Amino acid sequence: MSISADIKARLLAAGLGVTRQRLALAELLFREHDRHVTADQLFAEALGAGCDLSLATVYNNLKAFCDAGLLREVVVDSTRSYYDTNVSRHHHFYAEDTRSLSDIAEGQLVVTKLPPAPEGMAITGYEVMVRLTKR
Amino acid sequence: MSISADIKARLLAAGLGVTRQRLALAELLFREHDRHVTADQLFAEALGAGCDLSLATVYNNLKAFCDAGLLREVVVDSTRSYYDTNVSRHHHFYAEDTRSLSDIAEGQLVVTKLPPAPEGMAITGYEVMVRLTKR
DNA sequence: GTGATTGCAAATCTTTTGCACTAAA
DNA sequence: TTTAGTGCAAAAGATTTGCAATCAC
Repeated sequence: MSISADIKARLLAAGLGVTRQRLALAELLFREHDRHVTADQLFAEALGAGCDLSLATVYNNLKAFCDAGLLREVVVDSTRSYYDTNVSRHHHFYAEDTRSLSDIAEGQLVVTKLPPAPEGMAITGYEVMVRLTKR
Repeated sequence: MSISADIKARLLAAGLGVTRQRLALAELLFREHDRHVTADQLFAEALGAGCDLSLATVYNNLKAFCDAGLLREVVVDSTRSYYDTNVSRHHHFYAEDTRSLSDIAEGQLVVTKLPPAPEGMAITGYEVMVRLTKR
């Protein structure tokens, strides 16, 4: 099965139609694992790869991928959103200098004690951000 | 020493001039511990308290307080910034329903293992966000 | 007086939206 | 054909900024 066919299958399985623009974005995103992109970066990349699309379409599709569970939004910088192609639970490094995210491998970070949820609330998950600077 | 005099002293100690607007904001922020506010909320509160100032001044001062180490920015929602009056290292609950932050008390959450910093980088800190929903 | 601070309005930046148009099945 | 998806440009929100006026010391 070609990469393209594989990605088409993933889109269909997620209930998303296959369009030229969406397929191009999905190929850029899912060809590698563990990509962390902003809308802007992905837009520039798509244009660079010769795909003709609009920024609005990039935003629409990032949201569609998130809703479909193919992508996860990571909040770390109040001025922009990052999207992570690794949707399994894991934590991140954030390099403030370059404003770039990277994954922390499974088992490299351990939280042994979680607080009790406040009255009437339930914990839905937790994320750890480890901040980095150049040494 | 009055509350106001105490706060004036804190501003001066932080290298900030004491103006009517700045003092009013500082009093709203630092009267209680562990406040978590957005620029908008603080602006509304200041107006409600009868202080005449502009939203730009609120933003300018939130930034000034952060730079002076009196306040800490907490990133949890990509559409707005939260400011925390507790500048010591601690972690947060975030209730998605109400978009509100609260502190996790010291010792209630324990991270036992941190990953090694990537080559050439140094870890400057880490934060844990525990997400909540209504049960 | 003099430099820091403020207010205002305009600018910026990211993201969303309305709507007419296009393309996929 | 029919409906989902796209492009555009405009709108929306949050935040910043330039600059003249004002305030604290």
